[in-house]
Amino acid sequence: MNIGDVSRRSGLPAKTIRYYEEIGLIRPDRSPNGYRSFSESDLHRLSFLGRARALGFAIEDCRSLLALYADDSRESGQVKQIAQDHLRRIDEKIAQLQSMRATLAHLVSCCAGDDRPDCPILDDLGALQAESGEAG
Amino acid sequence: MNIGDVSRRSGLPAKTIRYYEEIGLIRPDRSPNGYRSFSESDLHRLSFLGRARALGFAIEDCRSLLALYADDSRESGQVKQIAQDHLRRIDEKIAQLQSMRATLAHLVSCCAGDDRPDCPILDDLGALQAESGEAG
DNA sequence: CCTTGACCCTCCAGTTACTGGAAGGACTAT
DNA sequence: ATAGTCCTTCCAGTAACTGGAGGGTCAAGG
Repeated sequence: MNIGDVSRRSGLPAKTIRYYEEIGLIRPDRSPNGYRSFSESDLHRLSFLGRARALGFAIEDCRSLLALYADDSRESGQVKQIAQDHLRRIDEKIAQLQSMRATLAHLVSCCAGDDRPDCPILDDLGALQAESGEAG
Repeated sequence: MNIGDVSRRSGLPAKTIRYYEEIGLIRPDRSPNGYRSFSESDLHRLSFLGRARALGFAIEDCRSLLALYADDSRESGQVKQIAQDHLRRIDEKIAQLQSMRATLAHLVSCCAGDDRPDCPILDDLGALQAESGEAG
């Protein structure tokens, strides 16, 4: 298969596939004409990568997961560890975004959003910091 | 004030403050010795930036917000528009993360996480795609 | 044989918002 | 003079691609 074929079948852009080769996630053969020549197994790896990335795993996590996937003597505990760490990071990100969201939604709801200059959003952003703590 | 002072008072790293100057968000004076010399107004802008960034606004949004903040004839509608767009992007991100989270949490809960190789997480990532669509 | 068009190649630059570090000048205290 | 802290600029790196230039390859049609 040429790169266009695996691109269509994996759903990954050709650019991304070349990038994955560059960083060593896949090692497709080469045809005599210099084109990359992908096997079903390469395609399988790419699909794996596509899914792992869709779940938000970092590239380096994907590398580890691929290695574990290929390792018949792996311990599922190692996989679970990676997934749980990632889950925790996702939870942190969600919490942070929800906190932003709450503040922002409040500010938005306070703003008339008309043609007058008064704006609680800017007021809040520009408010002087309350400096807590006495002389040092 | 030198950069160390505004760094402490704004909570922004000195590196970040230099970066903000480089991209034109602030224009501190210079002392004869070449040091940046920050006014209270510079500090105010930096605090504004720190808050806006903490709410997740992109740098270019911050630039627009600062301009509106300085513009007495602004319309609050412009500010609200920026904030609402940002809110929508945050909501999209949260939704995406929650979707990832759901899938991932399910997979994690299915994985024994012991010393045996069987792993539903890897099984899922490596599962063959169901190809929908007939011959072409 | 030539052309057209789709496909492929490599290499370089840009994205976002910083962050780290090297190399060196300035200022303060002793 | 010296040590230590602060400041300067400049360069490189981060994460994971993405866009584009410049050019080779291949299959179909005339």
